[in-house]
Amino acid sequence: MSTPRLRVAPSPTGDPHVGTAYMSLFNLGFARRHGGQFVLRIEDTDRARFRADSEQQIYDTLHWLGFTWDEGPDIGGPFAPYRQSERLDTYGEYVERLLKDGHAYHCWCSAERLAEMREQQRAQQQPTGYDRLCFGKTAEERKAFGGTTDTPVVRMLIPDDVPLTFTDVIRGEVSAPRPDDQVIRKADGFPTYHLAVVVDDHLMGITHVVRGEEWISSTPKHLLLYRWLEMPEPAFAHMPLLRNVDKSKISKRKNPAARLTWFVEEGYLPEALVNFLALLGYGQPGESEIFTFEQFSASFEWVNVNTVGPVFDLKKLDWLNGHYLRALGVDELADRLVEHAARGREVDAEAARLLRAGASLVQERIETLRQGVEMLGFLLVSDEKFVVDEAAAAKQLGDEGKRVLAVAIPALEGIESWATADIEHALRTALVDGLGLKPRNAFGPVRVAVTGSTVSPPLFESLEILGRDRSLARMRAAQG
RNA sequence: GCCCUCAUCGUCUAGAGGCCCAGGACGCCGCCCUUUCAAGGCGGUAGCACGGGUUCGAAUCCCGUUGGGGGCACCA
Repeated sequence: MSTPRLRVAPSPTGDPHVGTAYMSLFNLGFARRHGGQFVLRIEDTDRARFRADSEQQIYDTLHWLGFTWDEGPDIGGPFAPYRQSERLDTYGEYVERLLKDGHAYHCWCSAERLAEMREQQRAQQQPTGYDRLCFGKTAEERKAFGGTTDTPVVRMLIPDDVPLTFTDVIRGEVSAPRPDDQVIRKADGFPTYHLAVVVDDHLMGITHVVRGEEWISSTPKHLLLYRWLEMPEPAFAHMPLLRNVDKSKISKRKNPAARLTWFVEEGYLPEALVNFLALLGYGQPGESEIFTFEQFSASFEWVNVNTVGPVFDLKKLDWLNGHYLRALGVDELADRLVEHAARGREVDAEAARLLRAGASLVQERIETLRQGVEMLGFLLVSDEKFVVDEAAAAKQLGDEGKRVLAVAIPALEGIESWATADIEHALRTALVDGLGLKPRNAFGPVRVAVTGSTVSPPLFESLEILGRDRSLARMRAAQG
């Protein structure tokens, strides 16, 4: 095999989609395995849905995942430009050629007429598709029939012998539905996806077209264009579609995880997401379900990709993320916690110090960085704003709890060095030995008074980090 | 409605005719450990959609049914 060239071609129409990451992973996995190139192309031919800030978000999220591309709009390359809106002249040539060769024709039908036509077809339970009213007519001739607009689009003239089957490197022989006369140039002069993708993939030397299963039914249109334009066909790989829990195609409406930025916001680690995505629709490269991109890439084969669309199960991602979090060195975890806490808000030096000090305490208790920051929230909250959770107070700070605190406070006031071991010794001596309490009953009130919750990181370490003054102040306040 | 496509535990998957009265992981349940919560250890629950073939033998091959999904835009 000559060196493969693959691409991912997202549209800048909003928050980057998790599907883009999924496609990138498999494209990249294959490209890297065979020493090929990975190209990023921006498919911005839809002016109506275009969002100016989206392109940068695509770069940011893909970089966050650790993905790099060899050519793209941001870094250039031998086949620039890599933004379709900058390639309009290129597409124009091909449209003219198709028109001249009789493979395409102008169509003046208005949106209203097309909608009416489809409605009728459905009412008659006929397959929907363009009825070729404009074919073979001049603008004048066509206008006599009504339902027209001034600026025509260009449609492909689908012949009877349109090839409907092709070989997919994942699925084998696949057949697809017969297409109707597809629009290839819109009234605004922009090409549609079908024309642009074929022209660009060819011009950019793409050898493997990897895309979602939803494109299977469009492939015959593309095959026809390759034939008409005398371009060699690339290999096709139609990936299974990621699903919502109800099995429908993953969508931002039904699934927060459809937005790539959501994972950053929630505090997932990119290495966990990559691992998880690779597991979906593929399986594991070796003995373990835990593996790196390199391990994935090293043994990657298209035939190992499943044809069934996997449900995007956040529970498993949570577990994986927890695993990766635990595998981090404490300093690394501390860095990431601070970084996450700093997203969108100010984290001063003292808060960062406290977070770093608490990192090891939460490491095996959290599944996301967000949870880590939340669990250490009792350290970060100012003493004025600190409040004890109501349910926790009701449970642990009743008369019995206050009695415990009344003994605990002086015991802690008396210790010389405010260190974990001394704190534990003082509390055990006073409460467990002194009052004869079971540990859970002895430390519960202290925990709630100091952390505000019945669930917290280990108590004695937490007290040490919080500091003598703040800890005792909270205990006194809870005692009332 | 039409066309295409898919079908192993709740979820992700292993399984390419005998190694499978189906293995692993997550989840869930129980026990142990334990200052809460976790983590960790041990154990458990649960599946080849259905019906016909083919074959000495089928989760694995064929056909049908059912069910799911995708497409049928001047969106990608």
